Amino acid sequence: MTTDKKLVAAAKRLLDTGGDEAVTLRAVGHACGISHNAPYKHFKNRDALLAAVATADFTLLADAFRQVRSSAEKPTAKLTRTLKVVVDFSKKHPARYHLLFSNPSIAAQQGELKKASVGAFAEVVGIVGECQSLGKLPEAPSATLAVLLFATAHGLIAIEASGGLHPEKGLTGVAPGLELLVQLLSRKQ
Amino acid sequence: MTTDKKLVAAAKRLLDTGGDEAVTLRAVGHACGISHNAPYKHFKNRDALLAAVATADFTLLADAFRQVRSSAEKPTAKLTRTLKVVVDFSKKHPARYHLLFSNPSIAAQQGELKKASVGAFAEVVGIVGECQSLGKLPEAPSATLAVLLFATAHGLIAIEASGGLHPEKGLTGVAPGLELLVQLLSRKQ
DNA sequence: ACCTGAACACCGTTCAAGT
DNA sequence: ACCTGAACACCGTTCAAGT
Repeated sequence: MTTDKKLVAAAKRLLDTGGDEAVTLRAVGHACGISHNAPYKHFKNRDALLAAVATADFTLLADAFRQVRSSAEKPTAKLTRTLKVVVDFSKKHPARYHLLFSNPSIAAQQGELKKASVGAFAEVVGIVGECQSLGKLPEAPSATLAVLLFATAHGLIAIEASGGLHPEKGLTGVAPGLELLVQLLSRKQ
Repeated sequence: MTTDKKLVAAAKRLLDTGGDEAVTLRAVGHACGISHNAPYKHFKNRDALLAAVATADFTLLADAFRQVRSSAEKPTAKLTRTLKVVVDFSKKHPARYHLLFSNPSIAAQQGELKKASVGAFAEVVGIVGECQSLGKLPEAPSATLAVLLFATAHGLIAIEASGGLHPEKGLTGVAPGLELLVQLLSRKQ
């Protein structure tokens, strides 16, 4: 494995075990058996390394979405599974998920990162389109509807992570919330 | 003004002008004319100061929501205005908004912060309930529906801040997205 | 009680120097 | 080309000392 990849892998591991603040270039370098400033030979700075992690994770999600999309399931089941992929990722890798949609420094990045995120999103749009073809989702531009669904998923995940979801508020989790949304949207006119 | 309030005000100002990273205890202290470690006499640490900012901003939002709720407008207009309050705040104070729903360190806080956020949310629930009474929103627990609407707003805001909203994707902004959602939800069965 | 200055243990980042 | 060690300019946080 090339040093670039090793650094990204080490950063992922540190994010998973200790969160954003655990990813110091010193720790990343040390985890790869190189000095604390050798990472600068591979990435411009800390943000560039984190952006590389985000790019890799967007590609990971895109692959998972693609797999769901090409399965033999019903479109509505595919949609549910697609959203579940996102929710599961956010629970398994909270710090890495946070990097994808809630990190201002990363958001500023262009290029590869943007391309990877657009690629992942395109898969979701495709699945939403399938649902619409069967009349399971209302008529609206697929991309618009996909953004809406995805935004709701992200919002629920963020609110839950902020400790804002309580049973007494009438919402017990992210998945039930998304189920309700899809159900309300799929009502026949 | 007491020193506590002065520190919070200074932190707000720094967040607005330079973002999260500009809020060093040294800068906050200096802005208040005290030494770099005097803030520790008023707040346990940096996170506690930021949590105080978040608490104050939740209270600010709650007041704005209350004002909208007690206005003479139609419930649907109140809902639109409530969501607009959130969107406007996120645009005017991005770093402070990020603190409210996207900061893991702040999310861990309990006590005053949680109370303030619950208070703000209660207003939204009330307005959603009014809309439901008039049949403008589907029948579901008001709190559940309120969370759903709020989550979508937050998700759209976060995705836009991450640079993920493009006209070619079929979604030009946060407000239009929310309009579409409300419209789809309010369709008659 | 409240503040100050010095100090410690970290960082990100740069730079000159090594192979 | 790629790496290293030293160094700089920051931080958050702690502590002893002042009033």
